[in-house]
Amino acid sequence: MCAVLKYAYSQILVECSRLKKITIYDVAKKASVSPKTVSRVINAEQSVSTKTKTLVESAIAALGYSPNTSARSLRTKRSYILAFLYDNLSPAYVMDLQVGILSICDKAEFNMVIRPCNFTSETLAQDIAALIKRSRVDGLILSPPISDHKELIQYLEEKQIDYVRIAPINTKLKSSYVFANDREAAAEMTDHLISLGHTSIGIILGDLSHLAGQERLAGYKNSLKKAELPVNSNYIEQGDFSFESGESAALKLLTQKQPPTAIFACNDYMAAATMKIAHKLGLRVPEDVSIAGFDDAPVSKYLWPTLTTVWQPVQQLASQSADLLINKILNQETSTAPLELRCELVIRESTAAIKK
Amino acid sequence: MCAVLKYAYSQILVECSRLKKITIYDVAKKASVSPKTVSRVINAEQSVSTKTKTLVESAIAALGYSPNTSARSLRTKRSYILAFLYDNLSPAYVMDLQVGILSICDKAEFNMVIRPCNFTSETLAQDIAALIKRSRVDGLILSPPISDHKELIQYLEEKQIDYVRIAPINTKLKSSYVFANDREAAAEMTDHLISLGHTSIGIILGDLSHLAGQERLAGYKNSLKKAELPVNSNYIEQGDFSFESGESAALKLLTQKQPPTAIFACNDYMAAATMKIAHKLGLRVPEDVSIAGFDDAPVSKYLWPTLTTVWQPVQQLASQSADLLINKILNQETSTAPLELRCELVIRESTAAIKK
DNA sequence: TTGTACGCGTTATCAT
DNA sequence: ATGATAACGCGTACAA
Repeated sequence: MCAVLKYAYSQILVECSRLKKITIYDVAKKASVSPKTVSRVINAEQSVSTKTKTLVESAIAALGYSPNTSARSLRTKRSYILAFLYDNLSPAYVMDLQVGILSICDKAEFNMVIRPCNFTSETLAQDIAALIKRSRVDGLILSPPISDHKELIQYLEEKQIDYVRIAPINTKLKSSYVFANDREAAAEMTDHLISLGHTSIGIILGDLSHLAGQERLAGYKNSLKKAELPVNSNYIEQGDFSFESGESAALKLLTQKQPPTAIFACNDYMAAATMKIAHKLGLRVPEDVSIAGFDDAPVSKYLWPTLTTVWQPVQQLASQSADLLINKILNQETSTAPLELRCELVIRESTAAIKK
Repeated sequence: MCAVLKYAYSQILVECSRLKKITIYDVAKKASVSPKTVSRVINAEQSVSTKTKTLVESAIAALGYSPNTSARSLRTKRSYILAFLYDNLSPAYVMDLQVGILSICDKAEFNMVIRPCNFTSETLAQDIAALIKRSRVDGLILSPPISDHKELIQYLEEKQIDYVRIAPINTKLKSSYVFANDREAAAEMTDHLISLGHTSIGIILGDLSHLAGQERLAGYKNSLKKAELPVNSNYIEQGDFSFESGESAALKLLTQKQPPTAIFACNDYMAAATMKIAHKLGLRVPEDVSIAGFDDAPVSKYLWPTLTTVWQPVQQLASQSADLLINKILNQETSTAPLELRCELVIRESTAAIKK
């Protein structure tokens, strides 16, 4: 076959694959109804008799029809796209959130666009405004710390753009949100350490501009008070959820005259850092010092010893958010009650009874 | 204000925000040209005088116009969406790939949809076919091991759907692909260990159905041969890139009569597992045994000692893929030459000169 | 170089 | 319960 013919042939094939345009007219013809009726069936409108409904449905199945999103969007002024905004969370955490959102998007026939953000960027609100405009996003899911980005939220409120927040600090807005019971879980973890006989329990705090950072500290304090143990400020070190901040905090905690016998790091990265420092100082874990984390990140299983930590319902948080958001978009539902999901303790090797 | 009025008012606001419809007609009016001319400017067509072009451009800027994707898609039969398929890679790796693709999508005004897959699923090809149909994606980026999923690729070829592959094994297809120089990098890592005086160097293999798995083994062997060291089958253990497989492989290697003095694990998870086993066996790293990984995963910095590993140009692989794909889609460009990107050794604490 | 008329596939409006 | 017609905003074909 000569080159020219070959090219022409390939173009025909391209055209053929593109031309596979089954529209609602084809379905209507096959089912002997009007296009509008097909549309009614697709959109599950009420006023369709059961008979015609099944008729149309079988025609759709027979032709393998699926609606053209562009046409639908053009008409309805909806994109069927929601945006997921995140900043600086651990990769595994972000992936879990993505999976949770996707699971709902698939059911609802929405698409998700993801958007890594920089919370400290001056232009964040503008950047997102541009995203919304360009991609014509129907709604947004905000994860911490963006859940509390004032300028962005003000913009969304002004423009009446739907959004749902994951674990926000400011809960006075009318937009709905979901969160985990970090406070209780942190208290449970502290209870766990106390039950092992520890009375000197250090904590490495996370970033307090995250709700999780605040709540985990609150849970720690609650537990100590309940057990009538003092809250010793020497045992409280500020971190920011990063490994590096964990290193310096752990160093301060463990090089005191009377170091704590157990350390609760507010996430697994800081716990990993604590373990490293302990090893460097020649301390055995958990014989000399117990270490606990939070998040159940992959690294918690890769450390030696494996890390006692808290599992969070991350995928569930995300899927619930997506569910709320899509309901808002489609049904103009107003604010719904905040949704609280439960964490679970994961006891591994890094915590043990205190050495007598 | 009574409730009904309040509701009506809110609806008006909603309408107002929705009605913010600046179209090419508005731009055309402002610039005193025809809509078609505006379209020409937007699409950078040639036949527009510089004068009218700048005129239109300033009108666009003044009105803050951006084209309606749905209308454009409906007309051009393009979605301006590309899909990114991945399965079971490490979260940090996937996030890097996403960021790389996004960076190009932003420039080209494309959207990305992500799709976690299960390579072993019977219905993978069908699922992706459904995705393509529903979301009307213009093209796909396949990451390992999906890069070599025969059924899926056959489908894409048949339907003439554009795709680009990252690190595929089968390179005989005409579709373009990008890859990293894993083989050379693995050889360099082995060279590094040899230069430290090691002659008994174990390797924990990755999944050989990934190109990376094959290439890293090849590099290891090449390096040994170059140094005229024997390839000892006792020192080669099969793994599958998972932490667990690393544990059992490391155990086998390190409990031999004459264990290797250095172990090259084909990724960081397996290296982390090796470190754990070494610790458990009472071996010091790197004094008793050197350990090296591959990927420069976050965990490599969180271990103690920190892990010597290989950094891969993951974001670059992704952005190059996206670039190739978008060019294919927009310009009907045919296959381009394979693109090879370079890895880099990252020497940290887990490798050291052999103990005399 | 620039403009006019039409159609992409769907849903909304209004009618029956 | 169902159908006819118009319109969403853009790009193509064709004309000027």
